[in-house]
Amino acid sequence: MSSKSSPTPAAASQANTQLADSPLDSSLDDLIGYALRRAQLKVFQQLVGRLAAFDLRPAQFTALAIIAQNPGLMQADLARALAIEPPQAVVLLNKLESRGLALRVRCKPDKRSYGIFLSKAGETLLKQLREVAALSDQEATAALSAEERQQLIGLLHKIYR
Amino acid sequence: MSSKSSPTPAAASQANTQLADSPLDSSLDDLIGYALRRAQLKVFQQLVGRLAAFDLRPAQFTALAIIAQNPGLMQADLARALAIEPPQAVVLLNKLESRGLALRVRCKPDKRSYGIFLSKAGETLLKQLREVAALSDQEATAALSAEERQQLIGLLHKIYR
DNA sequence: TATTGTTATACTCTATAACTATA
DNA sequence: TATAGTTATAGAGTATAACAATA
Repeated sequence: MSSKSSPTPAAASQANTQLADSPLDSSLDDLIGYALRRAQLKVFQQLVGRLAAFDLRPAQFTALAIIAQNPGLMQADLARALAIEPPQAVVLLNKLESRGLALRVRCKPDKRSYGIFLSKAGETLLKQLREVAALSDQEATAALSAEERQQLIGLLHKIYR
Repeated sequence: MSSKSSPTPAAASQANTQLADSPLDSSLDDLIGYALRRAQLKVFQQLVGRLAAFDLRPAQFTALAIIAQNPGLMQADLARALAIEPPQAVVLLNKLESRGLALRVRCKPDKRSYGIFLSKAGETLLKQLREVAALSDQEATAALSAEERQQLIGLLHKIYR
């Protein structure tokens, strides 16, 4: 860590990283995709850490919220809403159901499909999780003002909706 | 797809999805993390598709850009800049090197480490890739104006830097 | 024959531990 | 002993094909 007499770029980049954390990636600064990925990674990791206390993954939290908003929806609908494939929805739901947070109810008219619902425990937990997620958001975006957060959400929604 | 006489929420959500694409996830609308993830996914997939023509993944493109900006850097530096673990940097570099885009040069003072550089071919390809990435960005964020794109990048940089 | 959910499988991404060769 | 790079491995996440039950 003390190769002070070497004038090579390698040594220089090492020293800079140590001192000023000068970005090695500024040549990618004008790419939205790159900035999006880095920011998403940070916010996501923050949430993963918070949800770990509940032994939940972000996708499971999202699933709970979507089920709450669409009680009785089918697995195929859930998969589409989560942007995952049906087989993934199966294992995700299995976990939620085994933990007593959600349940599958056989459909009357079409016995192939289920209606998916939250249990009372699932609803209660979801309320907590919403607060946790909001707090996680705040922390991960502490550098932004309330106005800027609203601006950001508006811009992001324009992209994917 | 034609269960018209069923008044269950499941059927309703199905129909809505088909007709107005009304979001099943609007209860997550005020979470930055969620919006960030959905937007990132879309922009990322766009880029993945574009880079497929070059048989490259986004991380490989990013690596090329970082190497170009920091010629002679060490693998550990590259790994940190890419936010990946050193073992991942090995396989990534192996691929780039086997394709003649980058090269490892043994360090004079410390024979354990390498200096990493782009080949001439790597530099040439990188120029093309920058254009491809910029175009991919534009397409994926077609709903935004030029001003809004600049706004967005500024906000994202505030989050992760 | 088509569809819902499921199983099995494979491929990628990511993280960790252990090894080598140098220092 | 400590460090740079590497190997091996295991765990998620993701996608596809094939199957069972029902329509």
